[in-house]
Amino acid sequence: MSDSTPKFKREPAEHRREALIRATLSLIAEKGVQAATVRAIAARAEVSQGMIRHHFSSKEDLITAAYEHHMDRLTDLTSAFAEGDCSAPVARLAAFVVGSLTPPVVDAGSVSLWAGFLTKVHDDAQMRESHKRTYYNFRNRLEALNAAVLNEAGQPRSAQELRHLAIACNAVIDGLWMEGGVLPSAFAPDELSEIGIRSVGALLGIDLTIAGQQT
Amino acid sequence: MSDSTPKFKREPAEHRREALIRATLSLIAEKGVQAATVRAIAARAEVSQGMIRHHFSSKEDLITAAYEHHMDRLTDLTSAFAEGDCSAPVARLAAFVVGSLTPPVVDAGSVSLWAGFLTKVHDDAQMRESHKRTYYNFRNRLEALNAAVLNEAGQPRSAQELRHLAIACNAVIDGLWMEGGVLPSAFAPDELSEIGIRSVGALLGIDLTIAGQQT
DNA sequence: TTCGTAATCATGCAAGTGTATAATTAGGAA
DNA sequence: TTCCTAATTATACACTTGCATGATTACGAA
Repeated sequence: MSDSTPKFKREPAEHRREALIRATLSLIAEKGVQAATVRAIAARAEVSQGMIRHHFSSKEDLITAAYEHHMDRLTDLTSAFAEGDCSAPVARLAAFVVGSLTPPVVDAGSVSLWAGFLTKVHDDAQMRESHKRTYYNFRNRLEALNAAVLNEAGQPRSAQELRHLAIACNAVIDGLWMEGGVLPSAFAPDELSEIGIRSVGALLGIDLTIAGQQT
Repeated sequence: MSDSTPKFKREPAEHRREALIRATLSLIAEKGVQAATVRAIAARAEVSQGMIRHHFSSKEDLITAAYEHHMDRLTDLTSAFAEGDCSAPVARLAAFVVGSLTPPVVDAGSVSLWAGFLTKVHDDAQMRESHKRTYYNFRNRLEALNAAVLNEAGQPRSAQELRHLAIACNAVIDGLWMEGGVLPSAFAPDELSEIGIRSVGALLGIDLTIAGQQT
């Protein structure tokens, strides 16, 4: 019996890193950071626990990488919506809002992940920076979309007003996202995105419901 | 040397429970649920670790009790604002919004606590019930205030519209609360409550800024 | 084919975890 | 005062944690 069946397969480092990150994210989403132990992660990724130290300098390093991966994914998902629809500013804003309030962005696991990481965001400098970047990126895109819509409607606003509007719109979206993720049973399907469209419209003083429906 | 200095003092059970809960909450707020170990909690409460099992049936039981305590405190804090101001509906709503977006309700520890508990809210039935109760309580109070304001303005709405408005207003407040707690540096003092007042006003189609300023 | 080496695994360790148990002791009752 | 009892502590135990170390082994290069 020289070589019956290989006991393991060599994979490119990037594959392994990804697998470990995916395992980490799913564990945190399901059972919180406390459940993301070295052994649990390795088991879910179907590798030995030594792999973590081999591909990451520490478990903390893996957690950080997973966080950035997750945030980037959220950013990508919301981007796709706003950019796919190249028509009028109103339609683009509406698509952005709907995209942020529809699965897979709105999802219990997504909110759990965010919450699970929050503690670490609080005291880890790198994660705090990552959070800031993602937050401002989202808010700034929102602000740009808002500005475009208002300009087209012939209602330009001052820089400070645009800032406040972006913060407010971001808050409604975040709030709805959160509540939809935590208490999915409390809302009918599409209710969240409908409320989102209406609310952002109300904040801007512009009706977005027509543009939102065709998405 | 019969009795030089007592090695410990007997306290009413309620005192001890409170002390343990306070210790738990401060630990979770500072360093997350993972830092709330029996030893750390006992140390912060300045008792031996056996006290936890003596006053609570398990550590999990203590965590649950701490969560409910925290939620009740948040509810009480926001209630105080809306009820202290007994004047016009508009003023009461404005006070409610400002109260929800001002320290001590808006606070890094408060958001950390909420996030730290979220995972457990997800799978523990009792905590989920507690969350639901608090959430609906807040939202329903908001809905009542909204209804009063709209009625007074001669703009009554349907039940479904009131529901949607309450969800939306709740979302803005939650979103601002969250962002203020996570990135305090991103906002000027009073900026959050100002945006909150304006946003809720915009959602209802009624100007609340005058009422909000005098608070 | 042979061989080197880096990827992968198996095992062990010290520290920390929640909980159980028995030993103390404060503080009121008799 | 002298006990009695429940509150409190101290200690121990079984288990889990992250990390380190050395033994395997797949797989390309020569």
